[in-house]
Amino acid sequence: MNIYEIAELAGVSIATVSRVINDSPLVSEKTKLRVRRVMEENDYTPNVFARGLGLNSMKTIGLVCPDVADNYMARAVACLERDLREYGYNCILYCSGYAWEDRRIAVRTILQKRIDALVVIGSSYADDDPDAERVEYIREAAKQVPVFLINGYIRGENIFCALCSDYEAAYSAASELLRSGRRKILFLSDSHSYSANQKRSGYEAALREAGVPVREDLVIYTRNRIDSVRDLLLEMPQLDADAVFATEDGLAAGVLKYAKRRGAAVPKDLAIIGYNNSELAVCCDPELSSVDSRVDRLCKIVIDSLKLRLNGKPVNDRVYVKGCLIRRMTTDF
Amino acid sequence: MNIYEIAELAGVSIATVSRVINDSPLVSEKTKLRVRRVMEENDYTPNVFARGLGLNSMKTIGLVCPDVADNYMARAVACLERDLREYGYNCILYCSGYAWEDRRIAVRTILQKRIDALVVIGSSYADDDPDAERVEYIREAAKQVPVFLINGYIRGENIFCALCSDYEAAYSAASELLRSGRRKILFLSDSHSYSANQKRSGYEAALREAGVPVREDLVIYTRNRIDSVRDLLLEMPQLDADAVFATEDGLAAGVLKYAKRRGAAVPKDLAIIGYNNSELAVCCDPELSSVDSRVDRLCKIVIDSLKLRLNGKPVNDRVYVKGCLIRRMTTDF
DNA sequence: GAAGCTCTTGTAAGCCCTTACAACCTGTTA
DNA sequence: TAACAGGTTGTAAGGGCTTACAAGAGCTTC
Repeated sequence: MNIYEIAELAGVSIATVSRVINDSPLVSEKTKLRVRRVMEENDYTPNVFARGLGLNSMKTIGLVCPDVADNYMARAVACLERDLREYGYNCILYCSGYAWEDRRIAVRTILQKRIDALVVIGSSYADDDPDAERVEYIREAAKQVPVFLINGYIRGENIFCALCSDYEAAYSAASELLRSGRRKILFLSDSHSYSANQKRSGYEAALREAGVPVREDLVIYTRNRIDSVRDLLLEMPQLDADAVFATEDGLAAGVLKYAKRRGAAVPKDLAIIGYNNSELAVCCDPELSSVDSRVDRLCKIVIDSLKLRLNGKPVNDRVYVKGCLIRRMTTDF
Repeated sequence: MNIYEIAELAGVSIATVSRVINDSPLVSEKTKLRVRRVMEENDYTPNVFARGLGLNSMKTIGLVCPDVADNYMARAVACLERDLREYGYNCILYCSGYAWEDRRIAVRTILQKRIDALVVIGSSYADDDPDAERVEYIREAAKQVPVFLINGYIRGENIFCALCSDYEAAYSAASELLRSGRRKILFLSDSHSYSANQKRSGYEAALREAGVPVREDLVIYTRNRIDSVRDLLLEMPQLDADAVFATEDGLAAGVLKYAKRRGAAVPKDLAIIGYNNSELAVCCDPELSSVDSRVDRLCKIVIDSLKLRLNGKPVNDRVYVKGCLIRRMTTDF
C-alpha cells in the first residue's frame, strides 16, 4: 500500500495525497476528508524512509548517555523521550559507556542515522578541561546537527548547554555543614569529571571562606559502588571527619550505612549530604539529605531550546540551573 | 556528497560503489580498496534514508517499556541496546507509561518507523488474562515485525517470549521463609499484572503445601513508593507477620526501613525478601535478600532469538528462566 | 580461432515520497 | 466577453540508494 494506490482509490493525484499527509493548506477540506478516509480504510502509513529521503529528516533525535542504568541518566532519558515524542520526534538511544573513545564513536555512529539533533547527557566536558581537545568530536558533530549538552559545557557554534551550577550547589552544601559547626568535612567523589571538579571547587571555596583549612586527606576518590565505599571505610580505622559531602547519592548511602554499622550516630557524629537526589536518598535510614541537581528542569530547558532551534530561532548557548539542597535527616536542622 | 560523486572520483559506476558499501563479493579487492579510500578521503556516509528505501530496513529495533526510570527496565534497555548495537542495529526507545491505551499507542506509533523488530519490556501480559483482548495490539504488531516480549506471555504467530518463572521463584522464596519457621508471611505487591499474579500463586502454593492457611489479611497491595509503604505500616498498629515477601525491592526496602524504626529486629522478628535484586537491595541495612529475576539473562535470550529470527531461522516462542533467591541479611541462614 | 566460462563492471529500473511548476477551474472585474 | 485573480489539482523531476540484467574482459579448452 503506497501513495499511488491511495491516490488511485481516492481519485486524486499522488501530489494531493502527499499534501494531505502533510496537512498542506493547498488542499480543499472536501478533498482532504475523502483522502483521509481512504487512508484510514486501508490503514495506510506513509513510508518513513521515502519521507526521510524527500524531507531529509525522519524526525528523530539522538540521545547519547554513558549508561541508562544510572538513575540520573534514566530520569533524563525518560523526560526527554516523553517530551520530544509529544513534539513529534522519536529518540534513538545510544549508551556509550564512559570511555572517551567510546563516546566519540557513539556520536559519530549516531550521526550517521541523520538525526535532526543530538542530546548528550552527563557529558561533563569543559572548555577549561586540561584535555580539551578530546571533546573536539562534539564540535565536529555540531557542524552537522545542533548539539545539546546536559551538564556539560563546550563553547562552539551550534552547541547549547544546560548545566546545574555544581560549584554553587557544592558551595552551599558545604556551607550548610559548616554552619552547623562541622569542621572536618570529607569530600567524597567518584570521578574527576568537569562537574565533579566544580563540586570540589565549591566545597573548597566554602571551607576557605569559613577559614577552615582544606585538608588533602579529607578529599577522597573512590568508585561509586557500595562495596568500594565499604572497603574504603574499612581501611580507615577511625574516620577523622564529622561530615561528608559526596558527589553521588550512592557514595553517600554507602557512607551512611557503614558509618552507622560502626556505631556512628547520624547526623550527630557524622552529617552527610549526597548529590542528585536519587530514589536511593529516601530509602536510606535516616533519609539522606541531598543536592537536587534538577535533571527534569535541565531537560525541560533543553527541550525548549531544541524546539526553538529546530524552528530556526535563536537560542541561548548556555543556561545554568541552581541546584538546591534537599534537607532530610542526615543533616542538622 | 553522494554515491554519484564517489563513483565519479573513483572512476567506477554507482553500482560498484553500492557494492563496496555493502561489501559484496562481486567486487575485486583492488576496486574495493580504491573506492574505500575515496569514501574515506571525502568522509562519505551513505544516506540511511535512501538505503532504507532500497533495503526496506534501516537496521533499527523498537524498544517499548513503561518507564526507563525504573531500574529493572533501565537495566534491560541498557543491555539490549548495547548488544543490538554491536550486532549492527540501533534502538528507538519509547517509554509508554503503564496505561494500556498508552501502550497500544506506543506500539502503533513505533511501528510506523519501519523497525525491523519490536521488543516490549515489562509487558506482563498473559493469554489467561481476564482482559486478554486488550493485548490484541501485540498480535497486530506481530503481523508486521517479529515481536519479543520480556516478561510477558502472549501466544501468537511471530511473538516470542522470554520470562522469569515468577511462580517458581515466589514458591521457593516463600518456601525458604517457611523452612526457617515463619508462618505469618505477608505478601506485598504493587500490581495485579500477570507476573505479580504468578508470584502470588507461587506464594500461596508454598503455603498450602506446607499446610499453612493463606490469610487474606496478609495479602496486601500498595504503590511501589516508599511513602506508600510508610503509610501502610502506620495504619497497621501491630503488624501480625513474621515475614514479608514483596514483589518489588522498593516495597521490601520500605518495609525494612519502617519495621526497623518500629523496633523490629530483622530478620529475627521479621524476615524480608524482595524481588528483582535491584541496586537498592545492597544499599539497605541489613542487605536485602531478593529474588534475582535475571534481566540480563532474559535480554541475552531475546537478543539471541532476535538474531536468529532476523536471519530467518526458527526460534523458540517461549523461554523460561529460573529466578534465583539471593540470600543476604534479611533472611535467616 | 571460436566457443564457453568466470569474474567484474555498468545500465537502468525501482523503492516511495516531496515539491516546483504548470494548468485548470471558478468567480470577479472592467 | 476577455482578462485576471485565487484556489485547487496534476505532472514530472528529483532525492540517494539497491539490484536484476546485460555486457565486457580475460581465461581456458578443444
